[in-house]
Amino acid sequence: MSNIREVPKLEDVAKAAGVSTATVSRCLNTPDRVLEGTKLKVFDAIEVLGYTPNFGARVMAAKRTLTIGAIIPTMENAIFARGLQAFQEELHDRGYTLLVSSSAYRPDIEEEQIRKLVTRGADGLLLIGEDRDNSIYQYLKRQEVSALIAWTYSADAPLSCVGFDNRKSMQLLTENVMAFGHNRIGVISGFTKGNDRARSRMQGIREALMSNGLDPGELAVIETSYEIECGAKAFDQLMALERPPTAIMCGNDVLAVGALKRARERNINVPGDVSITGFDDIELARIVDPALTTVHVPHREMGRQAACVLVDLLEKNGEPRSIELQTLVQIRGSLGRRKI
Amino acid sequence: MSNIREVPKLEDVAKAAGVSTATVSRCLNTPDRVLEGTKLKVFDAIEVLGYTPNFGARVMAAKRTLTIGAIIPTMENAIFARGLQAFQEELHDRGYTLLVSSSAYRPDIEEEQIRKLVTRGADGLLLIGEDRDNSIYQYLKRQEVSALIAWTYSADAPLSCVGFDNRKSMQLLTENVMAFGHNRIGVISGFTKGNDRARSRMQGIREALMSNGLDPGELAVIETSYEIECGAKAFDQLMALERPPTAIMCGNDVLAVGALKRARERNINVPGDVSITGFDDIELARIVDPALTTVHVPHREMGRQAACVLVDLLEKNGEPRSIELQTLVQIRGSLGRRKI
DNA sequence: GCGAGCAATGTAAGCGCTTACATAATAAAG
DNA sequence: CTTTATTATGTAAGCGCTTACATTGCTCGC
Repeated sequence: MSNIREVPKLEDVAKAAGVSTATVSRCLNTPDRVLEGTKLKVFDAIEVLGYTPNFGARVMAAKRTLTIGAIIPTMENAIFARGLQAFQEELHDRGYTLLVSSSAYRPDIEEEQIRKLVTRGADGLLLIGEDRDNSIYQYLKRQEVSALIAWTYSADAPLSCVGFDNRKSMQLLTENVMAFGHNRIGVISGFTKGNDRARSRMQGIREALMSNGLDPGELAVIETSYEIECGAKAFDQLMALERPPTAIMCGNDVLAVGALKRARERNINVPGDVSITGFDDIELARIVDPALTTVHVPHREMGRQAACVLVDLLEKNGEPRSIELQTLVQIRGSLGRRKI
Repeated sequence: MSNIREVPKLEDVAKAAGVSTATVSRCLNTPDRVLEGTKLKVFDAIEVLGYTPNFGARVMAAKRTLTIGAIIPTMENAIFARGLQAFQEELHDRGYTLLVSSSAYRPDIEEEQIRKLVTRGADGLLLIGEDRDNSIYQYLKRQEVSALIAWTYSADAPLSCVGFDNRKSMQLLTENVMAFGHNRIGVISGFTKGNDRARSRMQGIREALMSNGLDPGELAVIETSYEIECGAKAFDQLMALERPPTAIMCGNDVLAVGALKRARERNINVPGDVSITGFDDIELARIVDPALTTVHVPHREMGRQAACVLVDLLEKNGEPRSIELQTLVQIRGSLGRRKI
């Protein structure tokens, strides 16, 4: 067929090596079922012809793409970057390629992206958090696409999880904040709608307050989007209250850095006048001055494990398997003893 | 064929709508060649059956995947994040999906990733910088994969570029530094081997020195990898010199932030005792105290334009088209007048 | 009113691989 | 030495689309 100078196909390799197309295919996919001598001939021919398997044909015949999709809220800040990088590295080691989309924290965009990646033939999907319409989970099941939830660990999530307990982590951090004498706490949270991580963290704070006999109803809470400038603005709002908080707990490090920045601009001393805490422990947390008290999340480990679990899931067709990773409260300079 | 409850295929849609498979395919791919009434019937059938085209089959028949690959040095720091995000958004708007890999700044890994993404059927590729083995460019040409270089603009690059002039930008920044009275300058550069951006920036510094009658041979230069800790370490080395520099210019903001951090730890005043500059103007640059003097790079614009050019390239089979974006020197607190 | 020209649709031939099944060759068992 | 199990390889049937080409039914100009 392809007698002239064309991209060589499997058939050409077979002809050159003097074997059948099936044998060439087996050399590529199940090499242990082929005799050593035959393999040698075949790989020689492949080398000589410069053959590369045609992706589309392979996908169509084998019904899998060796591709994994990830949909993350954003690539712009560092929150997901490190985990995603580790995820990609591990996938690569296992022969998979990573398809990436971002949803800008919007459920509608996320859904669109999920459908798109599935249509594009992703064998599996990495999703952030568990909070999404049930119809999406049904869709994934119907399409027989394995999916995994990261950044959240929840025993009764609709899919396997590789993540951590956002509520417990924040609760622990709050206990620490209170141990420094703070009982008038302000909170700068990410939007909780459609974001179980933000919601769990809020709940962690409330539970810590309650178990110390404080009324969570008195908590000053501002919800905003995860941007530095928004953190700064929210800081202003909290400090403008009649009785401003002595400690401000933020939904993540990005918000906390925004608050810290504004405090510096306004010459409000941290932690002298007000303490500030974050969540995630991204690199930024240790660069700002004072360094951020925050919750350390093992991002790389999470990304790596997520890749392992997801690949196992779809290769071994294994049952759901979840992994809960441990976080660690990191006390640094931005948290200080309450004055008076 | 698929009489039972199966994933519906194009043939099923055709049957349900009472048309041929070709017509259904045309409704999907070239809708203007189909009568309005026919289209209605077909889309109805698609809706009812919940049909989604099979990716593999489509790729095989149409010989394109509507997928673009990007290989960036790293996802971990913010340098490429914003541009990549914009790139992805624009691709999405144009119906393409993004495949992402990272090379850890290593040419061998980059080459492997390039081949992998091509094998995976990427229609086009986004590459960072132009500095790579010529055999790779030949490979891309042979495979007929369109590729684009970003983060670098060079008139004689082997491919279309969407980027900026690293040399000129750094030269301009250096002029500014010298205008503040500095003539003993230290440099913390990224590794220049295999990295034309790092090399061009160095060259920009040297040229600025020369055109001001200074000897670039006296420049204290340390090459290191783009990590905060490495910037800190290099700062120590430069300050340990017999005659330490009065200004330290860094290859990017990450290195600069590292240097700044170490200065603070050592109680060395910036810019009082030493000035520090960066490159890129990532968010970080405005968060640190003092804020970084740096070169502003229009990352989002670059990512967006790169997507436009690349898609045009492979859809219109257009000739190479390059875009040079302008940078802007941002003078901020980390650069001060030389003492004495 | 007829043939040219055009628009809408249908027919069917691939696209390049994987894999179930058939076959051949060899080893193990009786 | 035959029978059976086992292993290595070959044969060929799809996988579900796209698209070149064929066909049909119009509209129009003269």
